[in-house]
Amino acid sequence: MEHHFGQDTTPVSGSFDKTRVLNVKPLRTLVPVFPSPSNPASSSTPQGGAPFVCVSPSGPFPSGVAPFYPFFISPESQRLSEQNAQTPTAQHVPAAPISTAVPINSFRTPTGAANGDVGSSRKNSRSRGQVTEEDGFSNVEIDEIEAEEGTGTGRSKRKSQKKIKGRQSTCGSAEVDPDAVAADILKSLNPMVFDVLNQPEGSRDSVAYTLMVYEVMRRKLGQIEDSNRAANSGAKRPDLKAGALMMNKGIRTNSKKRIGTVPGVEIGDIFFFRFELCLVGLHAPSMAGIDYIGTKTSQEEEPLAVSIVSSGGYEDNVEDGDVLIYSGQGGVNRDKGASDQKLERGNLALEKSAHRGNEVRVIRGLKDPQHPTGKVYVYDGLYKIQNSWVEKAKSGFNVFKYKLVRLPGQPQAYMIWKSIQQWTEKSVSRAGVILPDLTSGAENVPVCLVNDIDNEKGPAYFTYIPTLKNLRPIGPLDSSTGCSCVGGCQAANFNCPCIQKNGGYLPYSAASLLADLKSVIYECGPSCQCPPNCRNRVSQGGLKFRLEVFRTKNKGWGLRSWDAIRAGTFICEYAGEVVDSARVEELGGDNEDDYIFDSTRIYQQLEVFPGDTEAPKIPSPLIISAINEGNVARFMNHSCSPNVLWRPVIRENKNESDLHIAFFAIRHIPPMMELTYDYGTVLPLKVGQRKKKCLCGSMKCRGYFC
DNA sequence: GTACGTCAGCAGTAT
DNA sequence: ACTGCTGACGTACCG
Repeated sequence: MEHHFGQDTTPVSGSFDKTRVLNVKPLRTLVPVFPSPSNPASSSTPQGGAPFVCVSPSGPFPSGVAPFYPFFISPESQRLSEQNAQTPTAQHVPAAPISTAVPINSFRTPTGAANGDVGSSRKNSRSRGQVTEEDGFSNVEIDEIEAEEGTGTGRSKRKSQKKIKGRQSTCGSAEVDPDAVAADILKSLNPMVFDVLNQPEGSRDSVAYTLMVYEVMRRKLGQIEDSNRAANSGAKRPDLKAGALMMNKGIRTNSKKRIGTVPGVEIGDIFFFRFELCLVGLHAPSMAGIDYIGTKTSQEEEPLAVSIVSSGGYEDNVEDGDVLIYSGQGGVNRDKGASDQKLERGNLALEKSAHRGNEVRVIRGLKDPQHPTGKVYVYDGLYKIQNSWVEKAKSGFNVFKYKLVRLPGQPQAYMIWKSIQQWTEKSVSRAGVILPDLTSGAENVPVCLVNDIDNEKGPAYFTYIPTLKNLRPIGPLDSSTGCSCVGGCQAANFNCPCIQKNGGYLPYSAASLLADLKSVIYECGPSCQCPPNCRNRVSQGGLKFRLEVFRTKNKGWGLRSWDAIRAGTFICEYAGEVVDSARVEELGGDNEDDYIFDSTRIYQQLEVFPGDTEAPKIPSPLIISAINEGNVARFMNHSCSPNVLWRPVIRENKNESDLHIAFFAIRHIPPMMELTYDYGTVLPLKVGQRKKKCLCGSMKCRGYFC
């Protein structure tokens, strides 16, 4: 059997690389890496492997490689890929060039940062609390921060000195001021981030960086809140608090309001908090649904609407994917009760925009199927207001209504969500399905095989296995034998050996997101007494998302998800047979790189947070062959602008440890966007090995991989 | 576990 | 000074 699956044209795989390094830090900053296999043409699937070699951030780097690589690269590559791009219209904005990185430590709190205004005087910050560890973030040296605080934006607020005692924390207990937290995070940023943010025009990078910093800030504040809940202090709304801090520090982009496309934000991009929309310049109000340019800030004589958020707060009609019946604002008052809406503020702006015919950005808020408690905001592109009228709402009072029609030629966004919902309900069947479940039940969720591109019937034969085979335990890293956290490891349990191995805090947040870009993650394992649902066993629960293996246009088979995936979320591990290099040659023949994950490759990481310099310490080289047996990971293609990265995960197993490779989302990934990671590079090339042309399509494509 | 009710919150815009 | 299509929690239902 060997059929190869399609001939693919894909070479997706590695490229050559450069090494870069990254580091770690919070959440989203993950960056991956590389390896790769390459594979040329023949296989269809991407091959995959990615090995790692960790390079310390400071080098040495292989020749020709720049030490830093801006992390987030433009996702355009992905977005262009497949499905989404019906018509790439104006959404592509080239990422701004990134300037050379500057030494990290040189950074000081940005005073006047980019967009300006930052005043300092807001009332603010007073939350305090002890920090326990919880999710992530590398510990912050609180005392130190407090000492420095103040250098920041000149705020003068007093910081209290008292420390709250009580919970043990790896960081020590202390009162934490949000500003201090912000200052600490800012200090850890690569200065190049500020260069990017200082550009007057936003870019894919400025948007990405902004969101990453926000994520870090928000989680850190949430963590503090968690620990302080009992003490009745701490930020009650980490999302708002983090947003305010970002605004104050000027960590935002596209701060000037504009009509139409926002540089760096693409149709289909998803967000999980209103503040994210605000920070990237997509929609300024932190709550209101209508954003407009008033007469005072523009030369116009009349206000004009620039964007709206349809999120279920009013009686909108969202049945049609291209038409939106939007309700005006107002008429609702907690104290005064319902009333007629007035033609003022946003309503007036929408009315004027209807006449003017200007484009209005539309953000649709949906309930996120994967996170029932939360909402997802999907940027659905530009619309125009066709007409407006007044009607009686259920309350009996007058409400303004606006009919917005989506401009033609834009990539699908909201429609993708609607389609998935229909497939889920089975009201519409998924076209091109070859196999409803590629795993034959090996995973707890089915993974379908789809081809709506050509006639290929599927990838070459292989046996689906959900995890590693022939595991070779690595020697005892230390004397531990697992934890005894019968009820599951708790963030505040300083005595848990598993937590200790991770530097004193759980590597995952309460929402199971990778809290920090650690070079190695220590999870609980077979010899631990905690239950399977322990927070420190995230990569052991199998697939959580409805993934599908699909036919790409030019890269053979690829992998994507029906569900949106939040940055930092575990996606899958690299399953296969653990082998040695000799075995790889036997299996692989000419394409020994196909379907091979090789930790001895060089990968670099990029990052926005270059502060953590601990070099990855992989106890032993790991080579995984997914040629004959593997899981969905073998279908993940390479990209020089990846949205997924891998991290080594070590699971405690008696006196030994099992080493696995786990994949996490680098950023929020909309449904149906291809999942890709950087395959990395082999240096030097093996005899007979050639560089392969990379087809990732990224603006930052290195061109080849090997 | 789904559905409201409660409530603190923050950037803008307007006064 | 005031508004608003947040977001998280508490309480109430519920099959």
